[in-house]
Amino acid sequence: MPQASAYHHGDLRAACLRAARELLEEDGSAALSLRAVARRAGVSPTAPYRHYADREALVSAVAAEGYRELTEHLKTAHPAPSTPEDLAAVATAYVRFALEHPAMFRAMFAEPCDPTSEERVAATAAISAYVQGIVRDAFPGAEDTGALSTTVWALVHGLAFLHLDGKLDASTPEAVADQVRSSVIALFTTSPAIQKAAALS
Amino acid sequence: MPQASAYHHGDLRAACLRAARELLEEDGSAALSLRAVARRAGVSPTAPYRHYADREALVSAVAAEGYRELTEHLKTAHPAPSTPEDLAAVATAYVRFALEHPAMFRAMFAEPCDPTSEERVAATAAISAYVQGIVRDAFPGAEDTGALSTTVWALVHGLAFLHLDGKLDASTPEAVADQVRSSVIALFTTSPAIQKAAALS
DNA sequence: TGTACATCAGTGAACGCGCGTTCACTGATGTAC
DNA sequence: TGTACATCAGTGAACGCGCGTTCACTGATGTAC
Repeated sequence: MPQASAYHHGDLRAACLRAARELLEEDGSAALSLRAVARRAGVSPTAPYRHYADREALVSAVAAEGYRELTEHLKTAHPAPSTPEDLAAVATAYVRFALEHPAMFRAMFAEPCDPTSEERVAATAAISAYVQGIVRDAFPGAEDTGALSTTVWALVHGLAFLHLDGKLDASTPEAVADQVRSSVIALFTTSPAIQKAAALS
Repeated sequence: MPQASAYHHGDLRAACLRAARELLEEDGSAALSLRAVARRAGVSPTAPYRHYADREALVSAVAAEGYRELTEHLKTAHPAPSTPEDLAAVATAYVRFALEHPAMFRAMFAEPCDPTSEERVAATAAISAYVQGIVRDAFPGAEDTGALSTTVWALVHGLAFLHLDGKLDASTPEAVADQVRSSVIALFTTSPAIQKAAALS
């Protein structure tokens, strides 16, 4: 537990997190070095070792913070989604978060972090539970809420990464939002043409 | 065009690609260094510069090869998918490819590669067209095949990354296959409970 | 209240590492006469 | 057929870089008497 009192640096633990965040926002690359973080925090290269066992511990802490922020961002998009349209709004917020904070998003997912980090595990569990809660609220009658919310998460996560990696048109926020919305809606309202085709098969 | 005749090394261009592939298979990490590739190919650190302008060019070439292999892998899973079940089989093959070749998959997507690399652009266009072809064949009546195939791709891609990053249960191939199958099926056959809920809203 | 001491956050020099890239070079192959 | 030369694939030393991590240290703060 870091104490906020002014002692030497004050609260280097938090300062390191802040510095790391800033570097991620600026670089666009998910590569995060301990030395760069220390430099940015205005401290010697070895000072962070007082607060983080090694580089991976720092990255894990940053990623955990990212998860919390993402959850916050989603909740802001729609506090209590209850229709497919509401869900689409939350989904769009997810993808927007990825596009607005690409390096952070990559650090959260692509970086090989310590999988046993409690903070990290708790953070991803929270986001998973959050998605599940939405799906349950939006579709109280659905049988297998677990599988369905995984489907939703995967769809949105895939859209995020494909946009991020330049595989889909991410030229304007509108183009992105349209694609996300129509994908999510497709998940819940099967088009007549598809139903016809499915019936024939 | 590399010529296969035996000249000095013979065909260092291809040998570099092979070495890079081997390193990706062994490491599990997507980090690929020119020096390591040269070492593996049994050649001096600077020899690859005869065939690749820089590191990025090599990585792009490797990624392009990965795309071709992925497409091949999908075609093998089902030559002419025409039902949701067929499509699910192809989707499962996609995710399996990611899990069996994690480093390659990451290099293909997460690595910041030269976006103007012709080889790369052509390769991703091919895979995109392939998915679109499947969706069109499976659902000839669907109006917006483009948007729908993007949805399919994103769903499958998201499942691949979430499994890869340990966010979903990937303990057994069966668990993965079940999740993929039920997600894809959900895309095309909305459950009664959800329809009821949607009707109420 | 004042002093001696323990604690511990941050320092700075140093280590060994692998990296991408440059440069002038060597030496095997192909080719023109 | 034989020789001189052009081509060009691969060499090896060297560059400067930033990295993670170690270690013995310094010096500010808190605390016990």
